Amino acid sequence: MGESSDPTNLQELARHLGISVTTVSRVLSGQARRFRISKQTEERIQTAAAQFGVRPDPIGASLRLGRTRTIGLIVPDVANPFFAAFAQGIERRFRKEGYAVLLCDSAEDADVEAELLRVMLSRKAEGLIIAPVGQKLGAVSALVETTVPVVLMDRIFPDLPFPMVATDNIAAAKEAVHHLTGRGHRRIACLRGLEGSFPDGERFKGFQAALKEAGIPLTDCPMAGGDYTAATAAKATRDIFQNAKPKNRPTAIIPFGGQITLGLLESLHALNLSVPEAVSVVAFDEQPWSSLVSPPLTTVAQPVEEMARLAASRLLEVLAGKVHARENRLEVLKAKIVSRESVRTIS
Amino acid sequence: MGESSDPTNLQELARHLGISVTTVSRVLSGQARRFRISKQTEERIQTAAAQFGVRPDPIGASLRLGRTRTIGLIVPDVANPFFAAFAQGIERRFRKEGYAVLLCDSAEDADVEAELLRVMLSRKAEGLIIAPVGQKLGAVSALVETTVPVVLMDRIFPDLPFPMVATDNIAAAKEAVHHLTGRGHRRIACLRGLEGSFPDGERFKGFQAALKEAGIPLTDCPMAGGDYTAATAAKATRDIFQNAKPKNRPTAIIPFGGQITLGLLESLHALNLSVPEAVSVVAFDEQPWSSLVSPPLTTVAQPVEEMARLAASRLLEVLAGKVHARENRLEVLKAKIVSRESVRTIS
DNA sequence: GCGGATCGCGCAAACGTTTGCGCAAAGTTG
DNA sequence: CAACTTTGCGCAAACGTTTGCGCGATCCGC
Repeated sequence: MGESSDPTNLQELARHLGISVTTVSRVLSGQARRFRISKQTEERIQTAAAQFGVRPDPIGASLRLGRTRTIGLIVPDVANPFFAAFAQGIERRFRKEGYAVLLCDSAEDADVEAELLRVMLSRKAEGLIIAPVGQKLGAVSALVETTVPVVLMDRIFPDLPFPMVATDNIAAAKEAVHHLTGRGHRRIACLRGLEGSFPDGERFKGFQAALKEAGIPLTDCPMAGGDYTAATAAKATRDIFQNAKPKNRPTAIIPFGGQITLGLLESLHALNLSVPEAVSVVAFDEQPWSSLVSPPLTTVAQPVEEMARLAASRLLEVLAGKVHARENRLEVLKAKIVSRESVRTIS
Repeated sequence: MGESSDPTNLQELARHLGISVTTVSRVLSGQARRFRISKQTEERIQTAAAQFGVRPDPIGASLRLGRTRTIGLIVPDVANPFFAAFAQGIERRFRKEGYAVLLCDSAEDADVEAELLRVMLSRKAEGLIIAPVGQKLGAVSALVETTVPVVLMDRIFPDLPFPMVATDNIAAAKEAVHHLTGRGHRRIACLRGLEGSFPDGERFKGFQAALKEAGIPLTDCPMAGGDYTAATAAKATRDIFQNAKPKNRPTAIIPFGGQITLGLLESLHALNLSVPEAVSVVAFDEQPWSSLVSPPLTTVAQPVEEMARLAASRLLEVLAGKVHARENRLEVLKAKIVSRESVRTIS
């Protein structure tokens, strides 16, 4: 009756076997060889541990080691398929490496984001992968003064000393415009994303540059919007098409995001403007439904899976001590146009 | 030079102030009144803590208290908008309560799920919200022998002693069928979900029952599928429509899930069958794009936000000790049909 | 001015792990 | 067989928090 129920942790297991916790710990952490534990003892411990399902308690280990084997993932909107897919990729990769992922949704709110960062830090996340809220560099820049490894994605701030992964948004927007000008369009509108956010800024730069190259005056190309929501986009669409005289109306439009595209299509439908007859569309962000709306949408597809892989790899490299955590290192990926039926050729 | 840099934890803060850790701990955990700490002392500690940004280290607290203020969320596919929206709701609610959420994606794989559960348990998650892989009750049933609070959602197992929240899938499917029979349809196909999973079984029951009530022989109503993927659904769609002679062809079809709907529409498009002229559709699961495909889809909308709220509430109740963790308590929510343009009336 | 209640706070143990140091037994060398 | 090395393992401290118990000081009633 001395010992009652099954051992649940290293201490009890040790007592159960009449061995010290020290030895048990060493064996279970795979250090048996290094500390010259005998084959027999190792065996005995391993089998007993397996039998009772005993693993070292991560909390005790964390306290001692200062390592939590946890990373934080902060995105502005998990319900957005782009970020959902990204999250899926991140989680998958880090689980393989023995890490758990704390998921947080900043809901595009800078204050929430700031609080989230505090929480992650106090919970001692070993690394952070962040798609920041965007705009004015806010809470993230405060991270510079900490030592926690950080990787930024999508809504990056190019000057911060972090590894970052993003799409080449300038090139992507240029391609979108070229796709349209190549098919005879001269009046091309755009539906912008969150003002001040990196992707929006870059896409707009590319948009303007491509128009200039094509010799199209910017004044012929209305732009509206201001964030990544469907509601704003719907309103912006009405602003663009409702007031313009038919002959001044853009013949094509480029929405700068998935939700924006949703709002655009909704308004277009309400205004009885058909795609691509009345207006052509090249939409940013490939979505599960892109090929199913009618007409199927021509999109600018960001390589989400690769972004996830890359972001994960960068963070893992830092965690492994291979590279310094505060290196300004921007990784740029190419988007590609997937051509469907939402663009008509103007003769 | 005795003290060097800023205090970072309760101990250092205590030393800094010349007060015991005990008192600091009590003040910072809001227990000042209960332990009769003087106003002044409390004030002093609070301001110093605020100044240096000192919070109790959750790891130390976890070790001592056995509470991690962390819950685990396991879904079969975060990239699925239904689960993404659910995850968002869960995270939002639990963050408010001071909990963090460990997100896991079982990828519809029972082995992954089992490992995930082990991980969650060893990490001492205080509660688990699970949308199980489905089919044969697998790893989840093993949880019965633990004491960790568990809430099941969507893919539930009605006999397990857990709180569960799900849609009334039988009624939902019946309504879908009625919607069609009411508009003259007599040959109604269905595209089934994961074999053996609760939602699929219930929806199928409802499907059959409604047909029976309407006096329609089951033999007139083809069914195919076997999981929740678009690929399987696409193939099943071809099986149904390609082989059938036109007059035997179903005039309507009910896909049992979001991805399934994707596959269906894809195949229908490939087969040159237009909706709703050639075939009417009532699709399970409202999606962001449901109103944008053309024609806009009539869907069976599950109340995701409410499911998230409810699941969170149930878990929080258990965590608060208000209700027992092993109570078989199935909460059933009504789905509702949102009627759009994918159903035509047959005269 | 004395016994008892109340006030304000600290001591020390406990949670479960990892690890630097050390120590006895066994093996090796000369 | 003495001195020295290797083998195999344990002691105890440390990580940062919370909490039962206790202790001196102040206050109250009489």
